[in-house]
Amino acid sequence: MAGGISLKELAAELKLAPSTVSRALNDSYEISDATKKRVISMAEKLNYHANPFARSLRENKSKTIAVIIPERINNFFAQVVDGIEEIAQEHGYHLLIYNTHEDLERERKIVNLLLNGRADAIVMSVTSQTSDISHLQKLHDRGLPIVFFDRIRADIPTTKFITNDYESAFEGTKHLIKQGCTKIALLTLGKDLSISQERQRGYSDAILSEGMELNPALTLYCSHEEPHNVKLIQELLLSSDRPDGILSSAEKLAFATYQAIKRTKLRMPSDVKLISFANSSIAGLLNPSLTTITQPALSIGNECAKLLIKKLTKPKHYELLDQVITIPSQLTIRESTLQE
Amino acid sequence: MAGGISLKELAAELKLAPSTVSRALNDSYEISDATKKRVISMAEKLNYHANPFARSLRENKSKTIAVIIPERINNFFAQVVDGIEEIAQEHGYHLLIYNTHEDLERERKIVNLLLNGRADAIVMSVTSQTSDISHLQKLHDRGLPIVFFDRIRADIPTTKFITNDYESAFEGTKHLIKQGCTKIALLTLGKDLSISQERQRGYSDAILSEGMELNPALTLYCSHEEPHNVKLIQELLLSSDRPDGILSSAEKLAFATYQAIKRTKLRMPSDVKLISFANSSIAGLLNPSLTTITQPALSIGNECAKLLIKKLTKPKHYELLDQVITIPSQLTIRESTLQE
DNA sequence: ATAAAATGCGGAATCGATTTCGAAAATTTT
DNA sequence: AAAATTTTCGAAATCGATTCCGCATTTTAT
Repeated sequence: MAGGISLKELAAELKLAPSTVSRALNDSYEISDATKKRVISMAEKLNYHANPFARSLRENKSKTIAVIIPERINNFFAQVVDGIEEIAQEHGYHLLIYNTHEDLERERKIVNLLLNGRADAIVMSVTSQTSDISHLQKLHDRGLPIVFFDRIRADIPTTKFITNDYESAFEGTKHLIKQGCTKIALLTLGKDLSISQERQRGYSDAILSEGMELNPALTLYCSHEEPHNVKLIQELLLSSDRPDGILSSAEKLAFATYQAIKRTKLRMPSDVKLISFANSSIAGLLNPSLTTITQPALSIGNECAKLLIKKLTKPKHYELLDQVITIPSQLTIRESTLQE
Repeated sequence: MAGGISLKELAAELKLAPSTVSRALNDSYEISDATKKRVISMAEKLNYHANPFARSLRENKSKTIAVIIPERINNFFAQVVDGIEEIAQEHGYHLLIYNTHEDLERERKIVNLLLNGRADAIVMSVTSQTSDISHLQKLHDRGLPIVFFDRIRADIPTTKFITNDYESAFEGTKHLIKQGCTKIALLTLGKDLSISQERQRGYSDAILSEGMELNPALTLYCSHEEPHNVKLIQELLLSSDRPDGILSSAEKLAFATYQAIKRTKLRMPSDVKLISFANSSIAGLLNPSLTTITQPALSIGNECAKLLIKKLTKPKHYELLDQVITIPSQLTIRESTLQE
């Protein structure tokens, strides 16, 4: 607005045509080295910066990737975004970031906002409420490259990045069993969520594979409100179905469990053992320290960005195939599942 | 790219001039209700979406605010961004978010990227290394509205939002003294940082006001590497200057302190009491639970965005005055400073 | 030395939406 | 019924950078 001269003004100053200046700045072979140097030095002197919107309009691309996440105050999502940004920055891409706050209505609005081409591509993880996907379908139909991660939707034919939710839950549950647990509870979020289903399947299969019984009362469908979850977990811990092991499928549910346990007279890990999907570095600081399944958040972000940028820069050579790419999580055993 | 028709095509379909269609869609008084309805319904039918770059080019504004933070995996900054986004969304603004990773060189690059007008305004918190500010000066000179929060630079004449760092540190230190501490350490980050200086001043004044002595060995300048900080704190705890109270000016330094204490034979709070600036909800979960000074992150974000949007929409009526606006933090006493 | 090709640059159209200027058409006023 | 408005809309310029097309001038080939 205030500062900033245009290409035309720069050209006038140099007594050259705008087309020549443009080519010089873009290092075109049609321009002699002498004038290139002259143009570049004058551009620096006058502090010229190309208007990104004129360029976007002309080239029909914005050098911008939109990222849609359901929560910002969440180590996993924050790390994924860091991973995306790392690659994006290397390639001169900017990041528009949107938080849906786990609200489907907000997700719809944001997605509709992106229908106009403001971003060249989208990386997203859906809300735990997302059942109807017409808004996502519309995005995909429009030809906008989109990849999903973690919370994916199988019904949109594109590439998705996840961790090995099934195996991790399976392994985590097995670990609890090996530590002597016989009544294992599962804390989960939305039923419609891809990852919830996978983790639940892993949990169930592990229990069945050991010849143990599945007790539906031991699966807790939690919400996004901390106090409510704490109460729910507390009730479970005081019920006749009291579990001696808990597999939590989200970091915040593990925190709620610490709270709930604190309110009962139970001791961790002697009375109840806990393992959780988690990405926070404080897992080791909790008392007892928390056994975790850590998702490869940074890598997931990296891969999402790499794939999209390939697709954007060489659209002929790369397709967003309808496939799910899995990057394994890591199990870190700490005190919360220690056998005493 | 693929989908999407232009205004001209929409106009042709309607057998109207592009100008008319534009006005109809923008609800101009010059267009009859009848044609407005006709245009709008056809626009919906054909799924028309205005090209944001054409509009930005013409109107010389992007409806975008850039946010620059030094860390993404940090509850304080994440909350501030949530606060900014809340207001921005209400007004149809988009957020370009950049993480400098506490790296001055990266900060410079990002700031230079914004020199071309891609964003209408900037909200930022500088890195702990930022001493030279010529890059920020350039931004400001260019007339780009910019506000700082938390980590501010007094030498750029614009509005800054902070919390009452001096008073909070003063009060926090007083609290430790009241709990019986006689040798209080301060954990701090960059020396050049505005907030560090304020907090240090509050810490010092509190100690002096009680007639106690300041011991320079009790001020620890920490880095951004967790292991290094843990080692540093551990050494302090084992030295002859062993403190019985610690004021930490960042959440992660508090976590490092928990680690360090765990490695010594010391007990918290009996041997050492700890109070920290922190915004994470897990403070209450730690063992012992952590006494915190919580910054009003969401409000800070809200206010930054409100002010900028006022400035952007009514530039004549609002100026970004060279002033510092303070929003108070809140002290929450927990077990880590309990007297036994 | 003349034809052919390559080099270096300018003119003008283009991307898509907004807006100024102006002109019909419809309405109201006298 | 003629004049003055008001309503409603169209033509064309504009924002700034890119690029197709064209035209000199210089270099290379024959």
